[in-house]
Amino acid sequence: MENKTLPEVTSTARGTRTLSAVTRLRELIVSGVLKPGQRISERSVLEEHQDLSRTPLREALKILASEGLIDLTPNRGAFVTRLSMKHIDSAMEVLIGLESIAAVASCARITAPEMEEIKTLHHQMLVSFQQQDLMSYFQINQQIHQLIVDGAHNEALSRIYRAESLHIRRYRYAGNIEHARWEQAVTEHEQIIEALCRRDGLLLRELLRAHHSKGWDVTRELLATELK
Amino acid sequence: MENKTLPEVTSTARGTRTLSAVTRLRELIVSGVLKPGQRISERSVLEEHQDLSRTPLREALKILASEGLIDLTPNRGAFVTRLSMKHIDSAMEVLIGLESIAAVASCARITAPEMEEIKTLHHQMLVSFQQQDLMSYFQINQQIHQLIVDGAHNEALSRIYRAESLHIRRYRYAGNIEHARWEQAVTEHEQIIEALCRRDGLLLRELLRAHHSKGWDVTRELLATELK
DNA sequence: ATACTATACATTGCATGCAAATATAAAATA
DNA sequence: TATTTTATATTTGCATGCAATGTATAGTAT
Repeated sequence: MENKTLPEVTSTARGTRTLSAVTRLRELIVSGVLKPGQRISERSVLEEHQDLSRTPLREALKILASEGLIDLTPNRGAFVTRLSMKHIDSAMEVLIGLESIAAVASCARITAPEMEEIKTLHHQMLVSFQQQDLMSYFQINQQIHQLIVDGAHNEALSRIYRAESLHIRRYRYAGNIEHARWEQAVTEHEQIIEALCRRDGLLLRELLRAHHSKGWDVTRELLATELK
Repeated sequence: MENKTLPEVTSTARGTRTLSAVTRLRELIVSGVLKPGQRISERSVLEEHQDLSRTPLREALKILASEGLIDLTPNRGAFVTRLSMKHIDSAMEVLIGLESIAAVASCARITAPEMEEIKTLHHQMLVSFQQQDLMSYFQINQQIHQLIVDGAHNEALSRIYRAESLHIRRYRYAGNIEHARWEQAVTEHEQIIEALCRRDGLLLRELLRAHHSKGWDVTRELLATELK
């Protein structure tokens, strides 16, 4: 018998309490509400979220730890992972490498509808740029890169890229990027979309690589002063 | 005060029960004792491992699920992840891509001692080949590739490569590889080591790519009949 | 005053019991 | 006999209490 339950309308996530706790906490960490290095005691979380008890919370913390978003030391508790500049540089190297893999594969395998979705987002991103809405620009930008990777139709690649992006997202948002670089980045994106449409994988790979290298150089400087 | 506890002598792993359960179960899955698709009920595990109760076991299962080694469906339990050929192909594409990234980086950054360790393992692998000890050859082979990746000194890269290798390890061991291909693979490894010693990153990248492509073609065929 | 010790407090690890959900078996009906 | 329905048993999700570990505080000795 097909006793299909309606999708729940709970505030944050369906399914078990463990899963919804994971979703909520992940959001808090990735968005930066919980700062790198900050302690996450079980008690403090339980006070915030009434409909949660220790067992599912502890299961959630284990999951977040194996995702790399928190450090979990036995008998000492959970702390939001604090990444050194070396870690972030490493992650960026990996991210660029993954996009290099994706570039060639995506040009070979992406479908027309998927490409259309990217183009649509690209136009939305241009609007965000014109309105100088950096936060919105940043979010759409992230989505576009994820979709380019997804176009490779490689489940493992998409999963790893997503996870690794989440790790360093809170470090990549450069709140006060100067207009000049921003404008250049938009231009580069035009070329990126065009290479994708032409399915020129090798060109796309080089464009993405250059795009990220330049962008990261700038963001890196801004971040270096913060981390010091 | 430095109240340093002695390393425990428990059978499998130190630390919390959760962690030791993760280690034990991971070993069982990766080694193939627990077969893809097989159910892992809490009760069956608790019967095998007396010094374990439900809470740490359930936490361990959550961790293994987020590592991708088991599927965990709410209210239905845990099953060893069963990968389709498409999944395995995808994972191999990623693994080859990660080694491509690592090849260039490793040639630039690997230290002399690290290189020595690889050479030593290489010689051990030759012995295994001469003795026609395929299992030992396979294990050393895996270690060498991991160490080449580790030579890039990129924590994220090493972590991802390790995890992804574990996912598909049980599918990659081709029990009845023919001698001809095996001999060729050994020759290719000679060249790989040599390119690494010369720190010729681009050459190493191509050698690794070719090595894996050929090897996977063979293993893939053997596997295809099994999975059908 | 500093360093060390002992004690009280807080936090995490684990075991267990109960409730909810699912799977299995038995009974009833077509 | 095949199929649906009902009842039973099993299994998972969650809450909670106790034990073990770690942290902070107060006190003592040097």
